[in-house]
Amino acid sequence: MNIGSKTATRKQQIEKEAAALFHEKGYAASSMRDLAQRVGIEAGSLYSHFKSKESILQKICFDMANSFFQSLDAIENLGLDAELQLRNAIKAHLSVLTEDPEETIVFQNEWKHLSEPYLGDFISMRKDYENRFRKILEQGIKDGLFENHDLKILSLTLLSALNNTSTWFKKSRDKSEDIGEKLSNIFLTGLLKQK
Amino acid sequence: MNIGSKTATRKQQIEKEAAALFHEKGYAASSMRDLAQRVGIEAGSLYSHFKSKESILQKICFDMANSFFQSLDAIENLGLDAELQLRNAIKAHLSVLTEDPEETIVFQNEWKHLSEPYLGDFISMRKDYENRFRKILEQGIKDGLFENHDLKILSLTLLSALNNTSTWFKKSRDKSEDIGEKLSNIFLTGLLKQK
DNA sequence: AAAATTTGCTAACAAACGTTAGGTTGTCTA
DNA sequence: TAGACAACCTAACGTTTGTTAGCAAATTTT
Repeated sequence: MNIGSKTATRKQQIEKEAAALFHEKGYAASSMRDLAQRVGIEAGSLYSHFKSKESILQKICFDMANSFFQSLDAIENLGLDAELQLRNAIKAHLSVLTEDPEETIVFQNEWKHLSEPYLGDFISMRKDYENRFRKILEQGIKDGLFENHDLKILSLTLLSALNNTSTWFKKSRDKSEDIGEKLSNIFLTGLLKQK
Repeated sequence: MNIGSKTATRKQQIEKEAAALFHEKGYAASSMRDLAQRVGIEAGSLYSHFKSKESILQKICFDMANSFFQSLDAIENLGLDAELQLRNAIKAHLSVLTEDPEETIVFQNEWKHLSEPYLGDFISMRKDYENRFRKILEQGIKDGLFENHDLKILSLTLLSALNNTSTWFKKSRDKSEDIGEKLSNIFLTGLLKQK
Protein backbone atom coordinates (compact mmCIF):
# COMPACT_ATOMS: atom_id res chain seq x y z
CA MET A 1 0.00 0.00 0.00
CA ASN A 2 2.90 2.30 0.68
CA ILE A 3 0.87 4.74 2.78
CA GLY A 4 3.08 6.88 4.93
CA SER A 5 6.12 5.39 3.34
CA LYS A 6 9.08 7.36 2.06
CA THR A 7 9.13 6.01 -1.47
CA ALA A 8 7.00 8.32 -3.56
CA THR A 9 4.11 6.80 -5.46
CA ARG A 10 3.63 7.61 -9.12
CA LYS A 11 0.80 9.92 -8.19
CA GLN A 12 3.01 11.82 -5.76
CA GLN A 13 5.75 11.94 -8.35
CA ILE A 14 3.37 13.41 -10.90
CA GLU A 15 2.19 15.99 -8.39
CA LYS A 16 5.74 17.01 -7.56
CA GLU A 17 6.73 17.26 -11.20
CA ALA A 18 3.57 19.20 -11.97
CA ALA A 19 4.39 21.71 -9.25
CA ALA A 20 7.82 22.25 -10.77
CA LEU A 21 6.39 22.59 -14.27
CA PHE A 22 3.52 24.88 -13.28
CA HIS A 23 6.00 26.98 -11.38
CA GLU A 24 8.32 27.24 -14.34
CA LYS A 25 5.85 27.87 -17.16
CA GLY A 26 2.59 28.65 -15.41
CA TYR A 27 -0.43 26.34 -15.40
CA ALA A 28 -1.97 27.43 -18.68
CA ALA A 29 1.28 27.20 -20.61
CA SER A 30 2.06 23.73 -19.27
CA SER A 31 0.83 20.84 -21.38
CA MET A 32 0.00 17.34 -20.27
CA ARG A 33 2.61 16.12 -22.77
CA ASP A 34 5.21 18.33 -21.09
CA LEU A 35 4.31 16.87 -17.75
CA ALA A 36 4.25 13.28 -18.99
CA GLN A 37 7.71 13.62 -20.48
CA ARG A 38 9.13 14.84 -17.18
CA VAL A 39 7.62 11.89 -15.38
CA GLY A 40 8.84 9.52 -18.08
CA ILE A 41 5.49 8.22 -19.29
CA GLU A 42 3.05 9.03 -22.09
CA ALA A 43 0.46 11.78 -21.86
CA GLY A 44 -2.52 9.44 -21.83
CA SER A 45 -1.08 7.52 -18.90
CA LEU A 46 -1.45 10.53 -16.64
CA TYR A 47 -5.17 9.90 -16.66
CA SER A 48 -4.69 6.68 -14.73
CA HIS A 49 -3.73 8.87 -11.78
CA PHE A 50 -5.61 12.15 -12.25
CA LYS A 51 -8.94 12.60 -13.94
CA SER A 52 -7.97 15.92 -15.51
CA LYS A 53 -5.26 18.55 -15.74
CA GLU A 54 -7.17 20.81 -13.40
CA SER A 55 -7.49 18.10 -10.76
CA ILE A 56 -3.71 18.16 -10.40
CA LEU A 57 -3.83 21.88 -9.77
CA GLN A 58 -6.67 21.36 -7.30
CA LYS A 59 -4.63 18.83 -5.36
CA ILE A 60 -1.64 21.16 -5.13
CA CYS A 61 -3.68 24.22 -4.17
CA PHE A 62 -5.86 22.61 -1.52
CA ASP A 63 -3.10 20.53 0.01
CA MET A 64 -1.09 23.71 0.51
CA ALA A 65 -4.10 25.62 1.79
CA ASN A 66 -4.71 22.93 4.38
CA SER A 67 -1.09 22.93 5.42
CA PHE A 68 -1.15 26.66 6.01
CA PHE A 69 -4.38 26.42 7.96
CA GLN A 70 -3.13 23.65 10.19
CA SER A 71 0.08 25.50 10.92
CA LEU A 72 -1.95 28.28 12.52
CA ASP A 73 -4.15 25.92 14.54
CA ALA A 74 -1.26 24.93 16.77
CA ILE A 75 -0.64 28.55 17.74
CA GLU A 76 -4.01 30.04 18.54
CA ASN A 77 -5.60 29.71 21.99
CA LEU A 78 -2.30 29.32 23.74
CA GLY A 79 -2.68 32.46 25.79
CA LEU A 80 0.38 34.11 24.26
CA ASP A 81 0.63 37.87 23.94
CA ALA A 82 0.31 39.45 20.52
CA GLU A 83 4.03 39.77 19.90
CA LEU A 84 4.76 36.13 20.61
CA GLN A 85 1.66 35.04 18.72
CA LEU A 86 2.81 37.03 15.71
CA ARG A 87 6.34 35.69 15.88
CA ASN A 88 4.96 32.16 16.04
CA ALA A 89 2.53 32.73 13.19
CA ILE A 90 5.32 34.07 11.00
CA LYS A 91 7.51 31.12 11.89
CA ALA A 92 4.68 28.67 11.18
CA HIS A 93 3.83 30.23 7.84
CA LEU A 94 7.44 30.20 6.71
CA SER A 95 7.88 26.65 7.89
CA VAL A 96 5.12 25.45 5.56
CA LEU A 97 6.27 27.69 2.72
CA THR A 98 9.91 26.61 2.86
CA GLU A 99 9.00 22.95 3.11
CA ASP A 100 7.46 23.05 -0.38
CA PRO A 101 8.54 26.25 -2.11
CA GLU A 102 7.41 25.26 -5.59
CA GLU A 103 4.00 24.06 -4.47
CA THR A 104 3.66 27.31 -2.56
CA ILE A 105 4.37 29.40 -5.63
CA VAL A 106 1.83 27.44 -7.66
CA PHE A 107 -0.64 27.85 -4.80
CA GLN A 108 0.01 31.60 -4.85
CA ASN A 109 0.04 32.26 -8.59
CA GLU A 110 -2.12 29.68 -10.34
CA TRP A 111 -5.25 29.39 -8.21
CA LYS A 112 -7.13 31.65 -10.62
CA HIS A 113 -7.25 28.78 -13.10
CA LEU A 114 -9.45 26.73 -10.80
CA SER A 115 -13.03 26.38 -11.96
CA GLU A 116 -16.10 26.65 -9.78
CA PRO A 117 -16.89 25.56 -7.16
CA TYR A 118 -13.22 25.10 -6.31
CA LEU A 119 -12.39 28.68 -7.13
CA GLY A 120 -14.95 30.04 -4.69
CA ASP A 121 -13.88 27.64 -1.97
CA PHE A 122 -10.29 28.60 -2.44
CA ILE A 123 -10.93 32.32 -2.30
CA SER A 124 -12.93 32.05 0.89
CA MET A 125 -10.25 29.89 2.51
CA ARG A 126 -7.70 32.51 1.58
CA LYS A 127 -9.83 35.24 3.09
CA ASP A 128 -10.24 33.24 6.29
CA TYR A 129 -6.51 32.79 6.59
CA GLU A 130 -5.89 36.50 6.12
CA ASN A 131 -8.46 37.20 8.81
CA ARG A 132 -6.68 35.00 11.31
CA PHE A 133 -3.52 37.00 10.80
CA ARG A 134 -5.48 40.21 11.08
CA LYS A 135 -6.98 39.09 14.37
CA ILE A 136 -3.55 38.73 15.89
CA LEU A 137 -2.58 42.23 14.80
CA GLU A 138 -5.92 43.61 15.98
CA GLN A 139 -5.40 42.09 19.40
CA GLY A 140 -1.96 43.63 19.63
CA ILE A 141 -3.37 47.06 18.90
CA LYS A 142 -6.25 46.61 21.35
CA ASP A 143 -3.85 45.60 24.10
CA GLY A 144 -1.81 48.72 23.50
CA LEU A 145 1.17 46.64 22.48
CA PHE A 146 1.21 47.62 18.81
CA GLU A 147 1.02 51.03 17.19
CA ASN A 148 -2.36 51.89 15.70
CA HIS A 149 -1.51 51.19 12.04
CA ASP A 150 -4.16 50.69 9.36
CA LEU A 151 -5.21 47.10 9.98
CA LYS A 152 -6.01 46.16 6.40
CA ILE A 153 -2.79 47.54 4.97
CA LEU A 154 -0.80 46.08 7.82
CA SER A 155 -2.11 42.54 7.48
CA LEU A 156 -1.85 42.48 3.69
CA THR A 157 1.66 43.90 3.83
CA LEU A 158 2.77 41.31 6.31
CA LEU A 159 1.33 38.42 4.34
CA SER A 160 2.74 39.64 1.05
CA ALA A 161 6.17 39.92 2.62
CA LEU A 162 5.91 36.38 3.96
CA ASN A 163 4.69 34.96 0.68
CA ASN A 164 7.33 36.76 -1.30
CA THR A 165 10.07 34.74 0.38
CA SER A 166 9.05 31.79 -1.79
CA THR A 167 10.49 33.58 -4.82
CA TRP A 168 14.04 33.65 -3.49
CA PHE A 169 14.20 30.98 -0.80
CA LYS A 170 16.73 28.20 -1.45
CA LYS A 171 16.70 25.16 0.78
CA SER A 172 20.42 24.67 0.44
CA ARG A 173 21.27 28.21 1.54
CA ASP A 174 18.48 29.65 3.67
CA LYS A 175 17.14 28.62 7.05
CA SER A 176 13.43 29.04 7.56
CA GLU A 177 13.78 30.08 11.21
CA ASP A 178 16.45 32.66 10.45
CA ILE A 179 14.25 34.33 7.89
CA GLY A 180 11.33 34.23 10.28
CA GLU A 181 13.24 35.95 13.02
CA LYS A 182 14.64 38.60 10.72
CA LEU A 183 11.24 39.32 9.22
CA SER A 184 9.66 39.45 12.65
CA ASN A 185 12.24 41.98 13.78
CA ILE A 186 11.77 44.13 10.70
CA PHE A 187 8.04 44.36 11.26
CA LEU A 188 8.13 44.63 15.03
CA THR A 189 10.91 47.17 15.50
CA GLY A 190 10.87 48.97 12.14
CA LEU A 191 13.64 50.74 10.34
CA LEU A 192 14.27 53.87 12.40
CA LYS A 193 16.72 53.60 15.24
CA GLN A 194 15.26 56.14 17.65
CA LYS A 195 11.66 56.94 18.27
CA MET B 1 -2.11 62.35 -36.12
CA ASN B 2 -3.56 62.41 -32.64
CA ILE B 3 -0.21 62.23 -30.89
CA GLY B 4 -0.43 63.40 -27.32
CA SER B 5 -4.17 63.69 -27.63
CA LYS B 6 -6.66 62.35 -25.15
CA THR B 7 -8.65 60.16 -27.53
CA ALA B 8 -7.11 56.73 -27.44
CA THR B 9 -5.90 55.23 -30.66
CA ARG B 10 -6.90 51.71 -31.61
CA LYS B 11 -3.46 50.52 -30.65
CA GLN B 12 -3.74 52.06 -27.21
CA GLN B 13 -7.20 50.62 -26.87
CA ILE B 14 -5.92 47.16 -27.70
CA GLU B 15 -3.11 47.54 -25.20
CA LYS B 16 -5.49 48.61 -22.47
CA GLU B 17 -7.89 45.78 -23.18
CA ALA B 18 -5.02 43.31 -23.32
CA ALA B 19 -3.84 44.41 -19.90
CA ALA B 20 -7.30 43.80 -18.49
CA LEU B 21 -7.55 40.42 -20.19
CA PHE B 22 -4.05 39.26 -19.26
CA HIS B 23 -4.74 40.36 -15.71
CA GLU B 24 -8.00 38.42 -15.56
CA LYS B 25 -6.98 35.17 -17.23
CA GLY B 26 -3.21 35.29 -17.42
CA TYR B 27 -1.24 35.74 -20.64
CA ALA B 28 -1.10 32.10 -21.71
CA ALA B 29 -4.80 31.52 -21.15
CA SER B 30 -5.79 34.62 -23.08
CA SER B 31 -6.43 34.10 -26.79
CA MET B 32 -6.19 36.61 -29.57
CA ARG B 33 -9.84 35.88 -30.34
CA ASP B 34 -10.72 36.77 -26.74
CA LEU B 35 -8.87 40.02 -27.06
CA ALA B 36 -10.33 40.87 -30.45
CA GLN B 37 -13.86 40.37 -29.18
CA ARG B 38 -13.27 42.78 -26.31
CA VAL B 39 -11.97 45.39 -28.70
CA GLY B 40 -14.86 44.76 -31.08
CA ILE B 41 -12.87 43.59 -34.10
CA GLU B 42 -11.82 40.26 -35.60
CA ALA B 43 -8.76 38.32 -34.46
CA GLY B 44 -6.83 38.81 -37.67
CA SER B 45 -7.27 42.56 -37.48
CA LEU B 46 -5.15 42.73 -34.35
CA TYR B 47 -2.14 42.09 -36.57
CA SER B 48 -2.57 45.48 -38.23
CA HIS B 49 -1.48 46.97 -34.89
CA PHE B 50 0.80 44.38 -33.29
CA LYS B 51 2.98 41.89 -35.06
CA SER B 52 2.36 39.13 -32.53
CA LYS B 53 0.64 38.29 -29.26
CA GLU B 54 3.93 38.50 -27.42
CA SER B 55 4.68 41.97 -28.75
CA ILE B 56 1.62 43.24 -26.87
CA LEU B 57 3.00 41.75 -23.68
CA GLN B 58 6.38 43.29 -24.45
CA LYS B 59 4.84 46.72 -24.85
CA ILE B 60 3.01 46.47 -21.53
CA CYS B 61 6.00 45.10 -19.61
CA PHE B 62 8.62 47.51 -20.87
CA ASP B 63 6.39 50.57 -20.75
CA MET B 64 5.73 49.84 -17.09
CA ALA B 65 9.38 49.08 -16.41
CA ASN B 66 10.36 52.44 -17.89
CA SER B 67 7.73 54.24 -15.86
CA PHE B 68 9.03 52.71 -12.64
CA PHE B 69 12.60 53.58 -13.55
CA GLN B 70 11.81 57.18 -14.39
CA SER B 71 9.89 57.64 -11.18
CA LEU B 72 13.07 56.94 -9.23
CA ASP B 73 15.22 59.23 -11.36
CA ALA B 74 13.50 62.31 -10.03
CA ILE B 75 14.36 61.37 -6.44
CA GLU B 76 17.97 60.35 -6.44
CA ASN B 77 20.78 62.88 -6.13
CA LEU B 78 18.66 65.40 -4.30
CA GLY B 79 20.75 65.26 -1.16
CA LEU B 80 17.88 63.99 0.96
CA ASP B 81 18.51 61.85 4.02
CA ALA B 82 17.67 58.15 3.85
CA GLU B 83 14.31 58.47 5.55
CA LEU B 84 13.04 61.13 3.19
CA GLN B 85 14.54 59.37 0.22
CA LEU B 86 12.74 56.18 1.19
CA ARG B 87 9.45 57.96 1.77
CA ASN B 88 9.76 59.57 -1.64
CA ALA B 89 10.72 56.34 -3.36
CA ILE B 90 7.71 54.59 -1.85
CA LYS B 91 5.47 57.43 -2.91
CA ALA B 92 6.91 57.40 -6.43
CA HIS B 93 6.56 53.66 -6.82
CA LEU B 94 2.96 53.69 -5.64
CA SER B 95 2.19 56.63 -7.89
CA VAL B 96 3.17 54.64 -10.97
CA LEU B 97 1.51 51.49 -9.72
CA THR B 98 -1.82 53.11 -8.90
CA GLU B 99 -1.92 55.00 -12.17
CA ASP B 100 -2.14 51.70 -14.12
CA PRO B 101 -2.97 48.92 -11.67
CA GLU B 102 -3.83 46.33 -14.29
CA GLU B 103 -0.74 46.96 -16.38
CA THR B 104 1.27 46.71 -13.18
CA ILE B 105 -0.17 43.32 -12.33
CA VAL B 106 0.58 42.03 -15.82
CA PHE B 107 4.07 43.48 -15.52
CA GLN B 108 4.50 41.65 -12.22
CA ASN B 109 2.96 38.28 -13.09
CA GLU B 110 3.35 37.64 -16.81
CA TRP B 111 6.90 38.69 -17.65
CA LYS B 112 8.02 35.06 -17.57
CA HIS B 113 6.24 34.54 -20.87
CA LEU B 114 8.61 36.89 -22.65
CA SER B 115 11.06 35.20 -25.00
CA GLU B 116 14.73 36.03 -25.34
CA PRO B 117 16.28 38.51 -25.58
CA TYR B 118 13.41 40.41 -23.98
CA LEU B 119 13.28 38.07 -21.03
CA GLY B 120 16.92 38.65 -20.14
CA ASP B 121 16.59 42.41 -20.57
CA PHE B 122 13.56 42.47 -18.36
CA ILE B 123 15.15 40.45 -15.58
CA SER B 124 18.22 42.66 -15.50
CA MET B 125 16.09 45.80 -15.43
CA ARG B 126 14.18 44.37 -12.53
CA LYS B 127 17.40 43.58 -10.70
CA ASP B 128 18.66 47.10 -11.28
CA TYR B 129 15.49 48.57 -9.87
CA GLU B 130 15.73 46.41 -6.77
CA ASN B 131 19.30 47.54 -6.33
CA ARG B 132 18.34 51.18 -6.37
CA PHE B 133 15.94 50.57 -3.52
CA ARG B 134 18.58 48.59 -1.71
CA LYS B 135 21.05 51.44 -2.03
CA ILE B 136 18.69 53.78 -0.22
CA LEU B 137 18.30 51.31 2.63
CA GLU B 138 22.05 50.66 2.71
CA GLN B 139 22.75 54.38 3.01
CA GLY B 140 20.31 54.66 5.89
CA ILE B 141 22.09 51.89 7.76
CA LYS B 142 25.54 53.34 7.02
CA ASP B 143 24.46 56.73 8.32
CA GLY B 144 23.27 55.17 11.55
CA LEU B 145 19.71 56.22 10.79
CA PHE B 146 18.30 52.74 10.22
CA GLU B 147 18.64 49.58 12.28
CA ASN B 148 21.07 47.02 10.92
CA HIS B 149 18.53 44.66 9.35
CA ASP B 150 19.45 42.05 6.73
CA LEU B 151 19.68 44.17 3.58
CA LYS B 152 18.51 41.55 1.12
CA ILE B 153 15.49 40.52 3.14
CA LEU B 154 14.69 44.11 3.92
CA SER B 155 14.70 45.35 0.35
CA LEU B 156 12.77 42.38 -1.01
CA THR B 157 10.22 42.68 1.76
CA LEU B 158 9.69 46.34 1.10
CA LEU B 159 9.27 45.87 -2.64
CA SER B 160 6.92 42.93 -2.26
CA ALA B 161 4.77 44.97 0.10
CA LEU B 162 4.66 47.83 -2.36
CA ASN B 163 3.86 45.61 -5.31
CA ASN B 164 1.20 43.74 -3.42
CA THR B 165 -0.93 46.87 -3.19
CA SER B 166 -1.81 46.41 -6.85
CA THR B 167 -3.94 43.40 -5.88
CA TRP B 168 -6.35 45.37 -3.73
CA PHE B 169 -5.98 48.99 -4.83
CA LYS B 170 -9.17 50.59 -6.16
CA LYS B 171 -8.94 53.98 -7.81
CA SER B 172 -12.44 54.92 -6.67
CA ARG B 173 -11.70 54.17 -3.03
CA ASP B 174 -7.99 54.43 -2.29
CA LYS B 175 -5.60 57.36 -2.45
CA SER B 176 -2.09 56.60 -3.58
CA GLU B 177 -0.49 59.09 -1.20
CA ASP B 178 -2.42 57.82 1.82
CA ILE B 179 -1.24 54.30 1.20
CA GLY B 180 2.31 55.50 0.70
CA GLU B 181 2.34 57.34 3.99
CA LYS B 182 0.81 54.45 5.90
CA LEU B 183 3.23 51.96 4.38
CA SER B 184 6.17 54.25 5.09
CA ASN B 185 5.15 54.52 8.71
CA ILE B 186 4.72 50.78 9.09
CA PHE B 187 8.21 50.13 7.80
CA LEU B 188 9.90 53.06 9.48
CA THR B 189 8.42 52.85 12.97
CA GLY B 190 7.42 49.19 13.13
CA LEU B 191 4.71 47.52 15.14
CA LEU B 192 5.92 47.71 18.72
CA LYS B 193 5.03 50.83 20.69
CA GLN B 194 8.01 51.06 23.03
CA LYS B 195 11.58 50.19 22.34
C1' DA C 1 -4.29 -20.31 -9.48
C1' DA C 2 -7.92 -17.24 -10.67
C1' DA C 3 -9.68 -12.75 -10.50
C1' DA C 4 -9.35 -8.04 -10.01
C1' DT C 5 -6.85 -3.94 -10.05
C1' DT C 6 -3.23 -0.88 -11.30
C1' DT C 7 -0.33 1.09 -14.61
C1' DG C 8 0.93 1.97 -18.89
C1' DC C 9 0.79 2.16 -24.18
C1' DT C 10 -0.93 3.64 -28.94
C1' DA C 11 -3.84 6.09 -31.74
C1' DA C 12 -7.06 9.16 -32.48
C1' DC C 13 -10.76 12.86 -31.66
C1' DA C 14 -12.59 17.53 -31.83
C1' DA C 15 -11.53 21.98 -30.42
C1' DA C 16 -8.75 25.91 -29.92
C1' DC C 17 -4.60 28.13 -30.90
C1' DG C 18 -1.38 31.98 -33.27
C1' DT C 19 -0.75 33.62 -37.53
C1' DT C 20 -1.05 34.75 -42.61
C1' DA C 21 -2.75 35.89 -47.33
C1' DG C 22 -5.63 38.43 -50.09
C1' DG C 23 -9.15 41.56 -50.66
C1' DT C 24 -12.30 45.69 -49.45
C1' DT C 25 -13.25 50.06 -47.60
C1' DG C 26 -12.43 54.53 -46.04
C1' DT C 27 -9.30 58.40 -45.03
C1' DC C 28 -5.48 61.35 -45.41
C1' DT C 29 -1.76 63.31 -48.44
C1' DA C 30 0.51 65.08 -52.62
C1' DT D 1 -8.21 63.94 -58.06
C1' DA D 2 -5.04 60.22 -57.90
C1' DG D 3 -2.37 57.55 -54.99
C1' DA D 4 -0.86 55.93 -50.65
C1' DC D 5 -1.87 54.08 -46.48
C1' DA D 6 -4.29 52.47 -42.50
C1' DA D 7 -7.86 49.55 -40.61
C1' DC D 8 -10.54 45.79 -41.00
C1' DC D 9 -12.70 41.47 -42.92
C1' DT D 10 -12.98 36.51 -44.33
C1' DA D 11 -11.06 32.21 -44.79
C1' DA D 12 -7.79 29.20 -44.09
C1' DC D 13 -3.13 27.03 -42.64
C1' DG D 14 -0.55 23.95 -39.62
C1' DT D 15 0.10 22.95 -34.70
C1' DT D 16 -0.93 22.01 -30.25
C1' DT D 17 -4.25 21.19 -26.88
C1' DG D 18 -6.92 18.09 -23.23
C1' DT D 19 -8.98 13.95 -23.26
C1' DT D 20 -10.77 9.20 -24.46
C1' DA D 21 -11.12 4.36 -26.10
C1' DG D 22 -9.24 0.03 -26.44
C1' DC D 23 -5.77 -2.94 -25.32
C1' DA D 24 -1.58 -5.15 -22.97
C1' DA D 25 1.26 -6.19 -19.18
C1' DA D 26 2.23 -6.44 -14.46
C1' DT D 27 0.97 -6.59 -9.78
C1' DT D 28 -2.06 -7.40 -5.98
C1' DT D 29 -5.95 -9.52 -3.84
C1' DT D 30 -8.90 -13.32 -3.11
